[in-house]
Amino acid sequence: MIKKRPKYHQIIEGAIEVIAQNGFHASQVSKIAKKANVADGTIYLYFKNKEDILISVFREKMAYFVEESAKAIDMKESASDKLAEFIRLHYTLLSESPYLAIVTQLELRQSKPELRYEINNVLKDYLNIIDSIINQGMEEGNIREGVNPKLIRQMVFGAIDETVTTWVMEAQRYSLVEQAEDVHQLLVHGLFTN
Amino acid sequence: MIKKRPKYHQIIEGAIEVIAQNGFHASQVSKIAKKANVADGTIYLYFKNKEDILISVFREKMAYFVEESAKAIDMKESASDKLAEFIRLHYTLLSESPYLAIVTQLELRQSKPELRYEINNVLKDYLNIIDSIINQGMEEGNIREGVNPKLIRQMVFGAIDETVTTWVMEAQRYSLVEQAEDVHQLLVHGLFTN
Amino acid sequence: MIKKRPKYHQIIEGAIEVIAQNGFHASQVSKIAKKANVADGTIYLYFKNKEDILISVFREKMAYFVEESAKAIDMKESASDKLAEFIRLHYTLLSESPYLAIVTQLELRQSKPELRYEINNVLKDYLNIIDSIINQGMEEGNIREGVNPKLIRQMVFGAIDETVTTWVMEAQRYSLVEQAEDVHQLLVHGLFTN
Amino acid sequence: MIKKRPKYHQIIEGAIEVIAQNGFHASQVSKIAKKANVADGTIYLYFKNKEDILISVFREKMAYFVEESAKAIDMKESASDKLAEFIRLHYTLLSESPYLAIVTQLELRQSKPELRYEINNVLKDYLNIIDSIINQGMEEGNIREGVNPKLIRQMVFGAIDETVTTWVMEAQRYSLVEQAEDVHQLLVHGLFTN
DNA sequence: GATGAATGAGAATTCATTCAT
DNA sequence: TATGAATGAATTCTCATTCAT
Repeated sequence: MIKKRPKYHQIIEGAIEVIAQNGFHASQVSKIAKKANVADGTIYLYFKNKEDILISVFREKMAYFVEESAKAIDMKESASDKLAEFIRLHYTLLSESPYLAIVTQLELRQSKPELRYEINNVLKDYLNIIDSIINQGMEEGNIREGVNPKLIRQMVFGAIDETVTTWVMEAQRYSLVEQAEDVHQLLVHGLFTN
Repeated sequence: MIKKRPKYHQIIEGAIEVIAQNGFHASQVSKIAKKANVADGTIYLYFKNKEDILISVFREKMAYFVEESAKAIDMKESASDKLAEFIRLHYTLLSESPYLAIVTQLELRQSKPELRYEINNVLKDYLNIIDSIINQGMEEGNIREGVNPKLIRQMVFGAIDETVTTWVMEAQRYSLVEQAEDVHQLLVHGLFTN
Repeated sequence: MIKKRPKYHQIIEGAIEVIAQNGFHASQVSKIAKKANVADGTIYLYFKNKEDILISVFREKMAYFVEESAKAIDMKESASDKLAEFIRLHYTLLSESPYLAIVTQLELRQSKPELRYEINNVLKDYLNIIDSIINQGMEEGNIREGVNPKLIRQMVFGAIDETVTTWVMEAQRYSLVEQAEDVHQLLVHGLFTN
Repeated sequence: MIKKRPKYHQIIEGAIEVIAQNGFHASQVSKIAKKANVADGTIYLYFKNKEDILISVFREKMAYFVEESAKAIDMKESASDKLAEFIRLHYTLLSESPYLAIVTQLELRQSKPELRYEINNVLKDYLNIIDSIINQGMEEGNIREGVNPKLIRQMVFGAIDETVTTWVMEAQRYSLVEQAEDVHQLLVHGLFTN
């Protein structure tokens, strides 16, 4: 399967590395092409434009995240356990791909409206997983009632996102995965003890 | 006081509006100058370059946030009450300045390393306030023990930041302030009831 | 041979004409590009920057001067004859390229230190030819003894340069080549008869 | 006399130093004003524009050159002695004002046509002195007949100019005045001995 | 499919000059 | 006279994208 459209994947992987190291704006298409060992023009046989590369990186990797997450939480019973597993897996996958982490946490936060729209679109499947966990928790009667589930999802996503961003901004100098349990506890039981 | 350096403040306010409406990259300096009713060159009497405008907006407004927040939480006793007030005030101030909200949540998330460094620098005073609340909570014995306080701060900041960003991305179509109490509850007591 | 890198030569020739007519500072890159029938950006595929065009014009033409001069003086025996031939050829070549004369005598006399350094570098081969004639004259015992050969070279170059500059500043309204013999005589035997 | 219009002379002297050290294009009016201890706007009370400063420097100093030269050659009898004295004085005065030398030999060689016209105008009195020496030499029957006196003048000026320029470009590292006698000999008797 | 030479739109910034004080 | 804050015109160069081969 990786044999198919080999240049496509060469470009994706080249882009991740180049963008992580230089930032999106300083990552000229020709630089990406060189890293991917293709000609500049070849990029445009596989991608609509430069932003499409960025989005495609995100889409490609997000699909993998979603797939893995779905598999992983399927093996857990309770909503709380699923959430714990979800966080742990997210941290694990990003820890294994430091360049990807930089791209998703920093470079993808571009402001161009169309790009933001696309990103949110790609993010949907991922957020759906969080939603499904929350739904299960509500059905099981474990999750606080009377609160907008979307707000809860924002709490979960905000926690994961901010902890990963901090870790990236601090040059990934500590273990993200080791934080997973604490983050889960804080989310589930709150910051305060009484 | 607003009499002092009037052009400086004209430019700051002009920039917020123009950048919120067009995005940073599409906000030509000449566009900002025109909105601020000054000549293009005048911008460079007060700002080092275009990015310096963005940083200065953030610095200027953040200082106000910090000042107001400090005052507000001073009037509350417990750590929990202070946190509630802090969240409420953050939401209130941003609700009153929709353009500013767009700038801080979307446009400021640029990737240029130097800019990120500056932003973090400006953010410090703000994060210190969160830290002080957490410290008080720990001294009062209310906050969960054995967890890195920095991690707790990330949970708080992540929650606030993500909820505001979502609100901005959904065109500020609902009331942010009305969410304050729920966010506070979810943070303090957790998502789960048992 | 002119087939090779045709755009490079198009730009060189276009630049000579545009710069001669407008002066270097008033010769916008886009003007040169238009005259050369290439896109603005194409200039930067062949030249580092605008100044590099100027230097390249000089380097390109100077190489031709050196080549022709070397050939021409090779056909003469005595140092004096070689000097006469050298002066005559210099005048002839510049007379045939009035635009080039303007560029070398006026536009190239820029003040930016880096440019001056480059110009001197390019000039070296040309000055070497003068030096070789002077050396031969010394070996033949014809040239005044006890004088620094470098000073003699400055006399020769100064005479040629000043006569050409005057001719350019007077709009090339008289024949430069017709002066060659007189200049040679004055240099060789001096201004005075006794 | 120097008491009169003190700011005018402050600016002239400030300009010479700033321009010699930075080059004309890198010598912002504000930089000259600062060195001269006047406000930017004050410059325009004494000079029409930035180029007018450059021309005024040249005019001011050239007038002094002409005055001194006239006095000096008046004390010599023969044309040859006068020429020797003229060269010696030129070298001496420039050696005493290294900044001025840089300005006249390098910075003044700007290409803007109007500027060139002005420079030539200022130069006239100076060239007249050379012409008067040549005329005397012709009347005395010492100077080669049948040669255009203007061409002779170009030889003299070219020799002086080129030797000074070389000395400036070599950072004034050797004694210019010591060359005076040799230059005079070479001019008068020619480079060749027979 | 693959190439890479050529294109050309687009904007930040400088700095000589002005003029209200 | 003297000031210096404000003005705004003016241009190089980059780089995403195209298309003839």
